[in-house]
Amino acid sequence: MPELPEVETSRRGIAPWIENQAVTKVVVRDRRLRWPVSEEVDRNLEGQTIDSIRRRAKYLLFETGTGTMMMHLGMSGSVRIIEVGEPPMKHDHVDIHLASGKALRFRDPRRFGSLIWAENPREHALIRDLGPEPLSDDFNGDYLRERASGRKVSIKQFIMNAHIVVGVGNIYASESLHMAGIHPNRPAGRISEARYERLAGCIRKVLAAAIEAGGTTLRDFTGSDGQPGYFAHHLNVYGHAGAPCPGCGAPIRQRVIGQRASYFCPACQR
DNA sequence: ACTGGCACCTGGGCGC
DNA sequence: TGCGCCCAGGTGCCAG
Repeated sequence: MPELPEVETSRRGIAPWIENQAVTKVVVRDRRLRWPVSEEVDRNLEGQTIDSIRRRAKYLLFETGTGTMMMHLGMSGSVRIIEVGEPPMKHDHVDIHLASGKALRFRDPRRFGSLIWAENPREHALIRDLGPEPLSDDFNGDYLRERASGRKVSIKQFIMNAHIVVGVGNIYASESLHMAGIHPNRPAGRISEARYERLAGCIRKVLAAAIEAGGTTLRDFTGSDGQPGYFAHHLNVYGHAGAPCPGCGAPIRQRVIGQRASYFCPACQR
């Protein structure tokens, strides 16, 4: 489920329920996530108040006075607010009980997600060297062109590299490149400044629109469950192999780039 | 420094 | 119904 827009939507959805709430108890049913959940996480979180929840890249940062819990949703993770006592389903690995009587429930069938405690997350090895946020001013055509200089990787793999720019997942990489008219297989080092300027704008636009769509569709996900595929509606190429390109009508093609399915229009993307 | 490939794990959908 | 196969929204790590 989680691309940057869903992580951001999750953050906005749960923030009102957990900000300024004391953590009364942490229940970890299964510590086997991408990395084993350290007992440091429950030990440090219990008794603390969650001052705020922020996002950096696809990490949700639960900030307390003594440190931060970093949460990554991996490929299949999700969070929701429940009433304490609601029986856990399979894959509901962690509950964080709040003074209000509600709890934050973390679910992750594939267990690629992670929960990590960090005193200073900005300096944590997993976050320290990440690229800029795509919706920040640090992210622009100049920056992309500079980082791409001399590089032979495909532009699709390049923009999906979190050390270049964070938050561009497999879906939005295809969508952004289509909007920008750039072929996903083009070497990153062989794209003009002007086209990078355009690409940066398209990434920004696609992600911002998706956040907005997520915001409306997932508004009630604290009650029930989030609905996967809610933004399928807005996709122009991803998953649409064979369908006509919304721009020019040529059939959308699918090809594997960097071991990931990629979708593009062979006519309008160069 | 870069690059490509593999690994982690579970479930859903498909064809037989 | 069951089984085997392929696919899935991420990303750290390894060898070359």
